[in-house]
Amino acid sequence: MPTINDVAKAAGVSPSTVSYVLSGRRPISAETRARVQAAIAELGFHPHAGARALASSKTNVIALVAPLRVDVNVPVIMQFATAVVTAARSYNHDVLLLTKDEGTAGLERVAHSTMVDALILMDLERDDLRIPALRKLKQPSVLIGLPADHTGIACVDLDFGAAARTALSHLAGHGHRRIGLVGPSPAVYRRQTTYADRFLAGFLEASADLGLRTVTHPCEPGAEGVRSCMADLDAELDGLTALVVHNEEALRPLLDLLRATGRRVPEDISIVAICPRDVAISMPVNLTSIDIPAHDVGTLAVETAMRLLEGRRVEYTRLLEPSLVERDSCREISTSHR
Amino acid sequence: MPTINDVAKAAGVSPSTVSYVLSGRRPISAETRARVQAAIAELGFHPHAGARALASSKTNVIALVAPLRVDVNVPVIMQFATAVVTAARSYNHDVLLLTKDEGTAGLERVAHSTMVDALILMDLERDDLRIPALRKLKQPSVLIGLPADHTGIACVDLDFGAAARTALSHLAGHGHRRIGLVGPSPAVYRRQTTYADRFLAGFLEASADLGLRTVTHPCEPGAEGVRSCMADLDAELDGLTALVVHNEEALRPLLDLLRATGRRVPEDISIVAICPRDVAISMPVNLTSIDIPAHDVGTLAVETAMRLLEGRRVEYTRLLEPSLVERDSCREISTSHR
DNA sequence: AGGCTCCGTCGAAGCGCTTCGACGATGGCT
DNA sequence: AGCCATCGTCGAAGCGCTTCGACGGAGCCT
Repeated sequence: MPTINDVAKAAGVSPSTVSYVLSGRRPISAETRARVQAAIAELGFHPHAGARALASSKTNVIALVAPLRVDVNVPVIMQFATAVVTAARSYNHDVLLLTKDEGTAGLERVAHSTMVDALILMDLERDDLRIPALRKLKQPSVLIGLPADHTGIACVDLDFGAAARTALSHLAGHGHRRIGLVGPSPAVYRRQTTYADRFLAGFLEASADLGLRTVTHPCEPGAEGVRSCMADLDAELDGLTALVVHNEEALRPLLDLLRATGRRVPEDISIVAICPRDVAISMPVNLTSIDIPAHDVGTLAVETAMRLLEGRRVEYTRLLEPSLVERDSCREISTSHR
Repeated sequence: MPTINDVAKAAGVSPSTVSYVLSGRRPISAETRARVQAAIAELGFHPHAGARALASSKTNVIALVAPLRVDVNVPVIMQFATAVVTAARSYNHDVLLLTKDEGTAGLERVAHSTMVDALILMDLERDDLRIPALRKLKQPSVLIGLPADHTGIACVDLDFGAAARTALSHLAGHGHRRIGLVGPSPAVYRRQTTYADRFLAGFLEASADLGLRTVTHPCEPGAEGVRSCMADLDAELDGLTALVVHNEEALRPLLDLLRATGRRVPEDISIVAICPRDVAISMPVNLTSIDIPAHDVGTLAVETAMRLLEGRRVEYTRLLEPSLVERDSCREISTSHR
């Protein structure tokens, strides 16, 4: 492996000049620059990352802390990860992948040993123990999610409260007055993953504002979970004409159940789902849905991190506006139901 | 951030002694060691990764090159990734995540700049362009998959040929003689991802050996793809009593289709699936399946990489034996069909 | 008792890069 | 004509660690 010294000799300049050609931090004449670049190309020189990190205290690596349990939401997590890696590369950074289950120790390890310049975390819980640890690090961090006390830490996410409101307004606009929420599984609420709470709060608020009759229920995974969730919803409020579904896993069994029980979508019952686009269009009925913009969120997280690294100001809480896409699962309510 | 010098002063020893305590490369007396460790703990010392890499030319990082397209097989990819990260951590390594679409350039970048000690790649194609590039690197690499010319590069994967044979033997053992293969999507064959070919070859071979009547067909994604695949299979061989399904996406729509057309599983038609365990048991019928042991494969890939780094000998091609788990989708063929 | 061999520790030399201060050479002022 | 900036380049220091050779002391042998 050639070093910067080899390049310098080949180009007949000093190593520092090569460095300045590479970094552009000082003006270098066009001829010299050309000569240096030729030498770099010819020798196939790549600066040694460790040496660089040591001398400059910059690694050009960011950490991504992902929940690598394999249960739920895998595609969404993957979308986040893809977006983060792609965006990071566009800023000439690489991504070190950590698992959530290393907890606080993992963060501290990579931060203290100066392996990364910044951290991006996903799947934050309401009172996430990692937050205080993050505050102590010299590297900045960006959260995908919105834990309770996030002062001083940048957060990026979909505005789940607004998403709930958007869903309900859409249904209300189509004349629906009795609406059920099929929520995430109880496990999600238990973990206090923040999007669930925020969605529920927005739902209840909008329901009141719009004067709707609504009922909400978490939904266990699997066909049985869906059956009992629907039973509960029906029991607590009869004449449901629409459902908001904030639970990707439940979608397919729910549609199966509705079909089996003779409730047609959207003729008898309308549905708005909160899920990634590709999930919405892979169902037997193309679902009117509010997208979970994993790509945008991931990209924005990286952009925010980069801004932070440049010492620029950032908005510390960025909640992306939800956007509802109409497909085939919502219909103006038939007058008989009004 | 304290440095090794700070620790040395605090413990009243030289920096090299601290280093030897850390690495264990030379004997250090118990008392000295204790004093040094106390100092390390007290100061919260973490060695600087870059400095370490520079001095020792070891990074303790491995690259994982994953296909981050979000279409197919996401859960399996995630399982591989999880296993790799977890295993790497158990060897005190971290994982740098690269996307496949950076191609050769990405590999060369991280290798030449000495960011990683070894590379693990997944989703290899038959004549993968990255193979020759890998051969030129000074770092060793391990492939998850089995491209055509892999001489000198370690490969790890499920033995898909054996998996096909196992599936057919199982069905033959239950009296089935007319069997269809629902293959991966044509896109997978087109990409020449190697597992598809290997499975197909094993299938045809075993079919001949066992004297079976079989027919095979790729299967486009979605309900329509499944419908036309089944139509083709039925047209080319009537009296099918069993299916081997090597296409996770197709499973659900296939089961829907069979139900809709009045073919009961397993009463009228038996099914063996090749898919991860959790997919097999999340279907309306619990499927008899051959697991894709993503966890084992990922772990083995890391172990192999570590062996290579230690300069130990490894088996250059490790194909894991398939194991079939009986569940509810296979049945002894009824005599009327014999 | 003298010579060896270990053992435990130290000092110093790098690893390959960035960055700061310095310096000669230009060129634009007054 | 003389002075001061500015430009382009160089040299050297230093980032924090590992590792090699060296060295005093202890224990063993003969």
